[in-house]
Amino acid sequence: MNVTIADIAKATGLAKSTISGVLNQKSGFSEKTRQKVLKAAEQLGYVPNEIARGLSSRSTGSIGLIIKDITNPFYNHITKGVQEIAGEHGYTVFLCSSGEDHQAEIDHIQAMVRKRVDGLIIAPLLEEVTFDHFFELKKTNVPFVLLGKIPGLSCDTYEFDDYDGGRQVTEHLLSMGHTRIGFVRGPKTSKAAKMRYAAFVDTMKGQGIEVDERFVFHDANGITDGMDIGHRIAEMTDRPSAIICFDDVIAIGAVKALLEAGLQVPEDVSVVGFDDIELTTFPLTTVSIPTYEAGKALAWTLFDRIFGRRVSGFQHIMFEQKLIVRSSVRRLHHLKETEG
Amino acid sequence: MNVTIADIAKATGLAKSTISGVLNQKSGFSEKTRQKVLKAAEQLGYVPNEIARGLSSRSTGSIGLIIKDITNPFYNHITKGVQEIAGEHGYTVFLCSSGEDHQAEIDHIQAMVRKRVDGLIIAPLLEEVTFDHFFELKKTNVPFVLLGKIPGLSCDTYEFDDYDGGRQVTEHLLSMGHTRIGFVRGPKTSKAAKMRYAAFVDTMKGQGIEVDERFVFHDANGITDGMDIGHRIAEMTDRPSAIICFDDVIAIGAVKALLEAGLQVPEDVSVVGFDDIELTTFPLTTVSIPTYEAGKALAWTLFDRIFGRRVSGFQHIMFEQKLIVRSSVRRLHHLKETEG
DNA sequence: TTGTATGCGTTATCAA
DNA sequence: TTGATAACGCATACAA
Repeated sequence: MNVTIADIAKATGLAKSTISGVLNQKSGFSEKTRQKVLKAAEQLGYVPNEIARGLSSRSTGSIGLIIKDITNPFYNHITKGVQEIAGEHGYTVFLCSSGEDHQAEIDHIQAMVRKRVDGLIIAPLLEEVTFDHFFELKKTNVPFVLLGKIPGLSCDTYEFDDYDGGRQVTEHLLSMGHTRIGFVRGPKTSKAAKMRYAAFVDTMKGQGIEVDERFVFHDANGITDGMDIGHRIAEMTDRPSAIICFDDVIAIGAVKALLEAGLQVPEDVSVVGFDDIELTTFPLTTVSIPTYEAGKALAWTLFDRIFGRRVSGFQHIMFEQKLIVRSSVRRLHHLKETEG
Repeated sequence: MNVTIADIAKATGLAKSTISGVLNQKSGFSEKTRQKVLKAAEQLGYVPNEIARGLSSRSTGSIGLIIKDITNPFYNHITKGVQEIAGEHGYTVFLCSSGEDHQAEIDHIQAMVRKRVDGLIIAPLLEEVTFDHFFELKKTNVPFVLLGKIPGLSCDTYEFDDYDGGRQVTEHLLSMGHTRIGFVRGPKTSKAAKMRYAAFVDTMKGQGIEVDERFVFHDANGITDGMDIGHRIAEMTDRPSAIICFDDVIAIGAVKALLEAGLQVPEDVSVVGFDDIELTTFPLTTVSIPTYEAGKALAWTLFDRIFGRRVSGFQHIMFEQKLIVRSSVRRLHHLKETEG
């Protein structure tokens, strides 16, 4: 049913190797046979079988991308960047979502190896998980690039400077007169969540301000959690004046709930987030993260490895984060302790 | 380097076919050899080669998903649904974005066929394009399911009732007293854009109201176009009282621009969209579309075909759209013609 | 410039 | 219950 190079060989009276050669643009064939082969391929409706080609050539022309949540703008912009560069290289990408699930991440990596992808880009879970599967991956010799660093694992990595981002927002809130600041931590498997929180605590302590544990929310993920937390804050009699959310998705959820509860942002509660997602009308003060650029960079580095264009040691690149001040933070008058 | 079943055969003294058999859970092997094989596979660190398996078994365990824009919540929710069902079937998905580009769509379909995916889910461009590549695809016998119908092409299809959605929003605006209604059409390759606009025009005419061409914007796509249009509307001296946007992304862009220009929504201009994306705080009146459910349904149908579970004729399913009234539409007093 | 032979790692069909 | 052996479709080293 399916026409193969053997069929073309039969039709033209040439050998399979000749067909294969001209189809792969190799030199050393007379124009006459080239035309004959091309014409026959066209007429028979030949469609190269990349599976067979992959088996023989040990290169599939596919890469794998393992992210956490395709629904989050953060990841779909990374995805977009990766796709774009992959396309430029004639590559196709398998998209896998781990959804903050450790086992899913392991399964996806193994599936990608079994599918013999030429390379892998992974945004790994970094906290409260084991990393054995990455050391196993390393052994397979499949090139991979990570968004994040895994202790003791040598490979190319990209990172966002989450600690610095956390510092910037905290300092911003402080400079606007806030001291009763709440914090919504992201998924417990997220290192970004950990770093941002650490920066928050450090910066607060640096100013001699105690972090109020009642205002710290743990393990939030997605807009639903953001809304829950917003509602809880709305119900507090003794509310924080500002709240730092792990990401814009959570922040938007929180703002939604706050508004629903009849409160104003920033008049009643100031809210800031991370990621600078564009798809919202709310003037959220946030931290911008170059996700699309990172996606492209991740892919470039991976293809450098795949094509052996980079032979030197592994590279580790840190992207900066940048505070974007809009109007979701209220400027507080400098109040005396007693008035708080 | 890579361990194969031949290596396991050598190590155990058994035949390749035996190894293959037990590894694929086939019956008819003694428990003793089963254990021997499994143990050896484990010890040698055997990783099945899905490429070789695919070549031999003519099934790759991969499907392709071709959408228009991974960055748009509409498509990433469809993607999420597809991924989920694919995962349940032990399948992996190639994600391709056509980006409203006809040639890209063609190229992606061909790439998927060359990669011998077991099936394909496609959200095709439906207007101002040719469909030859779909008839070619049909010839390949690769099962596929479409989000949308292609004239003369028999295959499983899902659709959203865009005409009805368009009718609903238009009637809503009319019922709120609006008559000077603007319309932002989506991409010119989009049939949804065409249907929604047709419904708008018909419904307006049904009420004896003329559509003002000055308020109709063509070929808009993405938040940037939405903002452009918002700015243009803000600058008009003679403005529509309401504007229907092709989707929420455009609507959000328009609202953003309107607010930036110092106008109020809905006080100065009412805005409605389509898709009901959750990731925004703005109380946008919109039309909800079951994208996630559609993604799952598309995948279910595809797997029915792949596994031959469905042998009957092709199915055509239409999903309903539902108006979600929030507060981005102002209620107008019934004005006399002269006062308008 | 073209052809032959072999291998890629599996699955599948028969025999044994 | 197990083992040879032939596909699967292509690439490639080598021979002609």
